[in-house]
Amino acid sequence: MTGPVMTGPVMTGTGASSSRHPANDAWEALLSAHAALMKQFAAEEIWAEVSMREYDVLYTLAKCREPIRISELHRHVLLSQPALSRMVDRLVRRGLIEREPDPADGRGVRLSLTSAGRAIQRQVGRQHARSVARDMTARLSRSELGQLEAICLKLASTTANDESEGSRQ
Amino acid sequence: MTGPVMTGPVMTGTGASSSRHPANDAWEALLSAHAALMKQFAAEEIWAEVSMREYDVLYTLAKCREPIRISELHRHVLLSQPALSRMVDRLVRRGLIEREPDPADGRGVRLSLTSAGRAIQRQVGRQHARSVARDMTARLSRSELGQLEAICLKLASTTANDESEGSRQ
DNA sequence: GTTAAGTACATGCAAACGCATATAACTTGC
DNA sequence: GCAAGTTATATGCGTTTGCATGTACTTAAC
Repeated sequence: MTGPVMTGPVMTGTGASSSRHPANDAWEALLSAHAALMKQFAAEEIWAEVSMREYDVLYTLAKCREPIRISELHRHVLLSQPALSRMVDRLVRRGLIEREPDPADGRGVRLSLTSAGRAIQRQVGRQHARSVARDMTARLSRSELGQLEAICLKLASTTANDESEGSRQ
Repeated sequence: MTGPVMTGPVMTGTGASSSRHPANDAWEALLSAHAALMKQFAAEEIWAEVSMREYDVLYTLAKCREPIRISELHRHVLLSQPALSRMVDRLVRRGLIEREPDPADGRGVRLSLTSAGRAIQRQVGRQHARSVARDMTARLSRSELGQLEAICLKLASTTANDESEGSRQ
């Protein structure tokens, strides 16, 4: 396996046995679940060709019908822009994705999977999806899975709005 | 790897609504929520003294009433053992944690926060906890927070120690 | 007690990361 | 059209990561 794994979790709270606010408990539980599952998936023997982070990029590209910008990709991946730029570089050199100038914007790049990249994404994705389904259904009922998805989608949406600004409190 | 998401305008605007199994949709949503919130928290200006990953270590230590082993710490943190070993090394050099030999096991080390480390953990933790509470409650109701915590705790529990491994062949 | 196997942590090294900054192209105000 | 500001991506550089492996200690087998 190459370099699976791990984007840092961060715990919350002040260190007391239990946080005061239910939001902090929920976040901490989410981090624990994320870390636990990530470790389990990383232990699978399917990451020889691409690391989990690279797979994430391939997967995101696979979901797009048309080429996308690096900046768009960046919105979905937990990496700094320079790190993503270089990962794209490596994947291009390995022949898994294609980078072409954007005709509409000279600064931009348009990324898409090559057929080799798509093949690897599919192959790894099929196996990985099986692991995910196995591990998740082993712990959660169907309705819990539905609840989890709905709640997490709520959490994921609307993220980029609140930036600096004083919403002090 | 992060979850590919479906939030952008360019992304999967239509078809490809879902994976085959609800477990995969739930996992993808969890990854999206994790990435979105992590980015938002990382953008806070409270990480000057310690990075989020370092804070995670300090927080884990703060939760323990007695010194713990690196291997124990490793169970809670999404880092490789060598990376964690070195992070501990840095935190010791910075005077935030203490490393003493384990009297019961000559191979092991016992880690604990120094008072400086505890002070920083508390200070950062207080601010971070506020951000977490603000961002989570902005999107979820109290009952949703409770559901999320319960479901994630289920995911984190057995998932962590389950070592199915297998399926090599 | 001696050897073999296992566990806990550390270290060498190349790869990958983040931050700051550079470069190039688009946009705006005049 | 041109300077000034903004956006999209790339690059320099020091730091951190993971993998492979080393070292030290413990446990099991004989």
